[in-house]
Order: sequence, then structure tokens, then C-alpha cells
Amino acid sequence: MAQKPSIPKGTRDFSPAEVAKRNYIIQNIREQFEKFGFQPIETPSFENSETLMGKYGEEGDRLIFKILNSGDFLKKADADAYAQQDSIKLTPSISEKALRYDLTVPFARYVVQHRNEIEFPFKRYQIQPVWRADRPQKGRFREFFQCDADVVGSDSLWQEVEFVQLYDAVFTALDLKGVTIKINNRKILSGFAEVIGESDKLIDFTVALDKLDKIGEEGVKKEMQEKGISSEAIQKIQKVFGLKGSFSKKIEVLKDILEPSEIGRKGIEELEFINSAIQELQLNTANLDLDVTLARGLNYYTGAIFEVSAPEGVAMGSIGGGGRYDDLTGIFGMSGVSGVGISFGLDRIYLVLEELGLFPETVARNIQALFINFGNKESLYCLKAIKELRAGGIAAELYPEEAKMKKQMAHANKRDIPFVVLAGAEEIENSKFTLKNMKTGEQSAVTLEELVTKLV
RNA sequence: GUGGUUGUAGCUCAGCUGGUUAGAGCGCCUGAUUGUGGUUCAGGAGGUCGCCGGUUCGAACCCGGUCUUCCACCCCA
Repeated sequence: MAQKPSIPKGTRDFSPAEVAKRNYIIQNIREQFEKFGFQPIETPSFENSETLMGKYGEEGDRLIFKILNSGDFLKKADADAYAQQDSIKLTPSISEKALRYDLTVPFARYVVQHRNEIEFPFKRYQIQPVWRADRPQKGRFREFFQCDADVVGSDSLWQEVEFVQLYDAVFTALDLKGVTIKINNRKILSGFAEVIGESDKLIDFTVALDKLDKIGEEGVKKEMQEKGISSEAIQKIQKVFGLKGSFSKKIEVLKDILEPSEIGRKGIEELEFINSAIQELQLNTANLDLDVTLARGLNYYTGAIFEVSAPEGVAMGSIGGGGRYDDLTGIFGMSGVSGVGISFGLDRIYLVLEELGLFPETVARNIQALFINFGNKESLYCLKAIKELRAGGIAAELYPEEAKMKKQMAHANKRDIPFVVLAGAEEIENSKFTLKNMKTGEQSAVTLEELVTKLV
């Protein structure tokens, strides 16, 4: 009969304490988003498959959760594909909907669909769960929250400058000091590929370069060679591997390397613009760093690429990412509209704050006082007081059963309720309440007015 | 999707090369204390050893499968 209940791989339940902490993060992010002028939208959990499929590359398609058609779906299945055991070919005929994989593509769809109602540039934020059929690991789930802020309809590089500041503002608000905002530019990467004469191998080249800190210089070169990039070509950008020092020092080296490439020079120009603005404006707690090995989201980023890593010493993948995509809405038939945006990984930020003990103690909402239940007459007397307290903004409740005193006290204790109020025959007679401080154990007889002032 | 890893009470973990009734600490429940919790003391409940199958006289332990956990690829928040 009773099967052991469980939840799917990579999903989680959240306890009241966990929800409180998650809300604390969301609240801070939302506050900053709104301060920067972003407005919230929400989109459905699932989209038409064709909206999502093919937007994240082949790998992405594999990781999209497909929803099986309702009804007798096999009747409409592609018989050929089924006979050939070709899952990829069969899928469109048995699944027409899929769970949202990220918030960017649904946003692009939203913009195109509502273009006549939207005032551009449009700054929207969106905080919703997304789903990926990935293999779970630490900080990697199959259902997780993204908190995105994007601007569409503005080519201005000031947007990038604003996003760097937004990252800084959020992590400062969360008291998470020392995060590194890594920035790169797709044009730099294109420049590299151009300089070595391998423009058609841009993706292979950058994917390999992205692994520099993981597999080292030799590993990267080896992988590049395996992808058909000659050692002479690699030699031309040898300096890239030794790139270090300040932002401007790296820029100087890049200028040298990318001199022959027009697109490369353009990338440098953009990075310099952003960096000098940030130098002038200053960041509160975050660091801005140029990282030419950064190559995420290459499928659509065309300009700036952002990634945020946790403070040093915390083993966690990136806690945020983003970038500029010049033709965000082109895939849905609305071309020439540029987008740029960033994302915060709520679940990972949670793990980092937890590890560093950065959640304030006050995140969990709790009642101020529990009234002990001595019976119906006493309960009514208490509820009148509780009504007053609530009207004054104080959270309070009555223990629902006329249980043993010990049980009621223990309940207050386990719930970490700071005060207990007792009102029995004697208190009622004197129009008083006995207020007990659960931490110190002190208790005193007070009037209703005193009760309100003491519990505020 | 590939390779590996983990799974014993609510929690953290013991359990000797397979051998009777599977243990500890913490937590939980009851009482000492029928208007006083957090301390103490006494007692108690709780496990188809992830699940299914196999080998064996006998399996928590060995084998296969499956689910789950974590890790490395891939990719990514």
C-alpha cells in the first residue's frame, strides 16, 4: 500500500526556513532591479516546442524537458521515425510543448508578440523557475530559479555599464563581498579567430579556450589541435595564454595581438569604454575583471559576455551570467533589435550565502507571542488582546488546544517564539496579562496597553 | 548522454573476510513537575538495512538491474 514518497531527481522541497532565506535573496534582487528601472513580467512555465527548440544548440535541445501530448498521442506519431527508433525525429510528432529552459528566449518571444504595446527601450525583469534535463550535481538542479534583467531596443554601451553596477548593487545588498564580475566580448573572440585565420572554427576555438583555468595551457592547445587548428595558428596568439595583470594591462596586450583585426579592435574599444566608465563610477564591493577565456552563451551573444564568480575560496560554479545579443528577436521575425541582460542564479547564491553564513538571523518571520490556552472563556479574553496586537502590526496567536501547560510552553520554545502570554482566571479578574520572556524566563503582569508596547 | 560514487532509525553515523532477536549519539514521545519551556533523571516508541531479482543452508554484507546522492566529462545558474 504505502509506497515511499519521493520527488524527481534534481528537484527539492523547501522548508519554512529555506523559503525565508530564498525570499530574502529574491527581495534584495527585486529591490535593486526596480531601483535600476526594470519592470516585472512573467511568462508560462511551458512554451510551444518550436519556440524553444533549436535556440540553445544541439546540447540545449537534449536538455529541454518535453511534454508528452495528451490523448492518444501514438496515433499521431511519426511512424517512420518510430520504426527507425529515431527519438529526435519522433519527438516533434508526440510532443508539442516543452518546459521553459531559460528566461531569455521566452522574453524574446514576449517582446515580438507584444511589440506594439511595448515602449522601447524596454527594461524587464523576471524571476521564475526554469527546467533542464541535466545530470544534477552540487549547485546544479533540474529545476532552479533564474532572476533576469534585460533591456531590449538599445544599442548603448551605457547599458553594459549599468549592468555591471547592478551586479555590484545586488551583491553589496546581500553583503556578499568580493565577487568577481568577469567580462569579455564576443568581438575579441572573433578577432582571435580572424587573426589566426580560423574564423570558421570560432566555436571550437573558444570552447577550448574557455577551459584554460581547468585543463591548462597545454590542454587547451591540445584540444585546439584536435579540432584542426594548426600549431602555427595557435602560436600567433600565444600571448593570450599569459594574459594577466590589471584590466588596462590586459587591454594593452590585446591591442597588440588584435591589431590586424577590425572586429577585434572594435571589441577592445567596447571593453575600454565599459572599464573606464566603471573606473570613474567605482564599484562598492565587486571586482570587474577582463577574462578573454570567457565564452558562455556563444550561441547568441554578440558583444559583451558576463559571468560572475563567487568570492575566492568558495567552490561554486558561476552565480550569474549574461551578455549582449544584437539580434535577440530576429529568431522570431523581428530583426534589428538589440538586447543585453544579466541573470542571477538564485539557488547558487543561496548555497554561497549559506556557506559563508551571510543570512541575517531575522530572515525567518515568526510570531512575537504565543498565548497559552486555558479554556474557552480564557481563550476569548486572549483573542481580544491578540486582535489588538495584530491591528498594531504585531504577529501573535493563541495555542489552539487546551493542552497541558508543559506542552504549550514546549511548543513556543521549539518555534523560537520570544514571548508567551498567560491569562487565566486571576489575570482576567484584574484585566491583566502575564507576559513571559522565553529567553530570560522573566515574567510580569501587564495591562493590554503595556502588552502592545512591550511586544512592538 | 558517457564514466565513476553513495544509500543502515527523523538526523549524523557504527555494524569484524555472509552466521541467531541490526546498534550508538542526537532528536521524538511519556512521566517525575494536573499555571510554566529550554537543564536533570526514569521509562518508551521508531528500521521490509533505497527498491527488485539472483547466488547461498543462511545476505545489511556477494552478484545483476533500477532509483537516488555526489563527482568527472558534456554543458551550464
